[in-house]
Amino acid sequence: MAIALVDANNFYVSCERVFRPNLEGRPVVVLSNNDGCVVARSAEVKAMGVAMGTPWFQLQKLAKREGIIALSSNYTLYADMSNRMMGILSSFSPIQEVYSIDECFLDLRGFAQDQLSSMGQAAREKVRQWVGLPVGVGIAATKTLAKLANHVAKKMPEYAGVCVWDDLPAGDQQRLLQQLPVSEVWGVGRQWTARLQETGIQTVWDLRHADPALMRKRFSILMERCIRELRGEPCIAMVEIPPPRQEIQSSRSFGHPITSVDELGEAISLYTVRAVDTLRRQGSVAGALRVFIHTSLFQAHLPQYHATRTIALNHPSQDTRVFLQAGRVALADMYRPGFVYAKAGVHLLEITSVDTLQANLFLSAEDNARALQLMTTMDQVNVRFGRGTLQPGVAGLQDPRGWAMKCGNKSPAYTTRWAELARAKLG
DNA sequence: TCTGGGGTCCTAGGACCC
DNA sequence: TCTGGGGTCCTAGGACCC
Repeated sequence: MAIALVDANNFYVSCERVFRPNLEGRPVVVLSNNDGCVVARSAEVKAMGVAMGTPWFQLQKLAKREGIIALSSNYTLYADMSNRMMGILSSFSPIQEVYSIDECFLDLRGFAQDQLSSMGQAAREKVRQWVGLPVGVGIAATKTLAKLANHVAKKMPEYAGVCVWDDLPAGDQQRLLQQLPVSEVWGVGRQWTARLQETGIQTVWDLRHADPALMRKRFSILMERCIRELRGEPCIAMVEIPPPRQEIQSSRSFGHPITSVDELGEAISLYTVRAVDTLRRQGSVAGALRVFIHTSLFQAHLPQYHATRTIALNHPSQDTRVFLQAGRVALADMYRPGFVYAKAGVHLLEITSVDTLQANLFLSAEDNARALQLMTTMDQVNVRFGRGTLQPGVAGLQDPRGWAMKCGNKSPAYTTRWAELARAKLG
């Protein structure tokens, strides 16, 4: 039994560097929406001690002094690069789980132990040559150990990007586990780290030797699973085909704070359109819409207001108009004047497959058919001419909208838009 | 001045029922 | 006066992930 975890180094930064090789060797960060926080850091930036999630405005001085280059995030580009990388990696195993935009698990059962290391090297080189991305490979008996091995492969130069856990002598394994802080374990976050430390569990080694039953009582079944996985007992299965989403969200912080109900309504309508779009693309219907609006937590001197409303539909639907109406009801109910709003969003809940949808008793068959026809036509136009070409007018017609996000340093969609391909400067 | 977005899973606790 | 216990379902909140 062996599982590989392959993931890209500084994925977003590496994607940008593929098309702008002059960024190689220079300190680069990629920023979140609204150019708010740092979401990817090149090795040079990590070495300066810049933490993930640092607000960009706090880095101005350092950036100027050190010449840090900041780029707005370009998710279209990253998604396309990710697809290419995943396609290549899928050739190394019949069973692949794409776990996130920049990492996947490969099931390597059936391969001899002495082949694993060279397979890892081969995967690494192929991705590097074919899409230009640097990746690290960790191979072990469980997903949790593969994650740790991957960490070792990346952090310790002597492993050269590939670490096969079971090839290591027991003494080396023990030494590594005793060196690694427990916070490195997949599934152990900040809260758990603090609680573990209180009970004297500091390193991965300590956690591995904790009593699973007792730890389950103190934390939850997830902690027990964690410990067992660290001992080499697989508890987390491979998921080849991602199940349909149980919840679909769309939310954004505003580029500029807004106060009027009209602007909030536009924003909520746009998020609703996007979310229901995603819903239809996965062939689902949703039974409820949740809408939230809130002021900025970081503006403590201003009056704060957080509100959420959940609207249950009479029948599960995938008709954008139904959700837009529900959104209007929700907003009218919770909007309060006099606040400066910083963020809004919607969630689609109670999602089920469209196949399970029972005939709507309160709409005629013709009405149902017409609604479906309308949505299908809108989707087709948007696929052909680009997202947002055709959409309900309530989502705002100005472009860019006053409240839309800031993204001052976005790179072109090199790989997915002909018009922007021309601007790519190779070399 | 300026602090992201989209997910999943688990547990506790309340409501309700028998 | 004495005031059970177990099951299910739902939701909110908290933890985690990238």
